[in-house]
Amino acid sequence: MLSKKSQYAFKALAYLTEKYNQGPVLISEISAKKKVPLKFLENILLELKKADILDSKKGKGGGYYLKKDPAQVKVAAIVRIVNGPIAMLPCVSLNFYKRCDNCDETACGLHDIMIQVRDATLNVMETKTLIDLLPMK
Amino acid sequence: MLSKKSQYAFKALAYLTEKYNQGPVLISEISAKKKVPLKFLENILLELKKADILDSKKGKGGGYYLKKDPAQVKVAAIVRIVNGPIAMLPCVSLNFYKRCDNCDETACGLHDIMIQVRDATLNVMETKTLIDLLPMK
DNA sequence: TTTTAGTCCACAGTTTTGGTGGGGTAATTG
DNA sequence: CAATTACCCCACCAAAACTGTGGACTAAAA
Repeated sequence: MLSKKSQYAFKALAYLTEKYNQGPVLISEISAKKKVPLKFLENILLELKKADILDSKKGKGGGYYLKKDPAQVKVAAIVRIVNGPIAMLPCVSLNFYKRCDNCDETACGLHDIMIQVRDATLNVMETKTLIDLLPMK
Repeated sequence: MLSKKSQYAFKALAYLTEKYNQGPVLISEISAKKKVPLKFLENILLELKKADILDSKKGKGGGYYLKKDPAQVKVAAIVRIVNGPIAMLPCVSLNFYKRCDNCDETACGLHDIMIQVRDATLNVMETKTLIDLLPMK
């Protein structure tokens, strides 16, 4: 399951996508409109900035804004930043690989199944972008 | 990610699938062969029994065994029992549905994306069975 | 130089995860 | 029937992850 943090991140990103190219948006505005705890949101946005998804401006007229065209930002990238690995086992993760203890990958049926699950999941998450967070008109 | 408990469960089920129709298998044997902590395994097997996946026999010659043909037991069912929901959001879960707070499902893009992820995942997990846990010969 | 608004760090409460200990109960065997 | 075997059940525990909060600091603008 996606953590609350991840859900908050997506809410915030949806809002910033709506406001794309309209200048910086206050954390407090996002917090109020999307009903996300202010201080928690602060941490999340900072993390997204460090991951190069957002940029920010300080002082009056400041706030957060998308660094790139939302149509170019994949859902998979966001999940990896705020939620961690997409794969269901460390030994089938592309970006967070760790071999498993006491498990020969070449002779592990679960391994193969979870590779298929990962690929099916990525097939969706790599084609969806921030644009898809907005409701259809 | 799958919990350690889930990984242990699959290891045990793989072993019991190998031994299908060969009578009950001791917890201690599964624990030793698959290197799963004995007492922890005990809890897991009991849970799988209550979920109607396994059956058991007490006393000498006792142990655990698969209640049904392993080719009929879907991976999705096991994941739901030992790991919980397969969906990444409560509001898109088929078996553990809960509506989300402050989120109109009919106007939530993330909702739609996660339905697609769920379906892609289930497409694999509902077609794979315990048989697929065994390595190819 | 005051105000505004993001940055950074530490901490704290709660829940989940991973695991252990010990006694109880049912089935088998002699 | 009594001893042995092996699952059943409950309680508890430590560590980690999750969900936040508080407060001081810094950069930018007016």
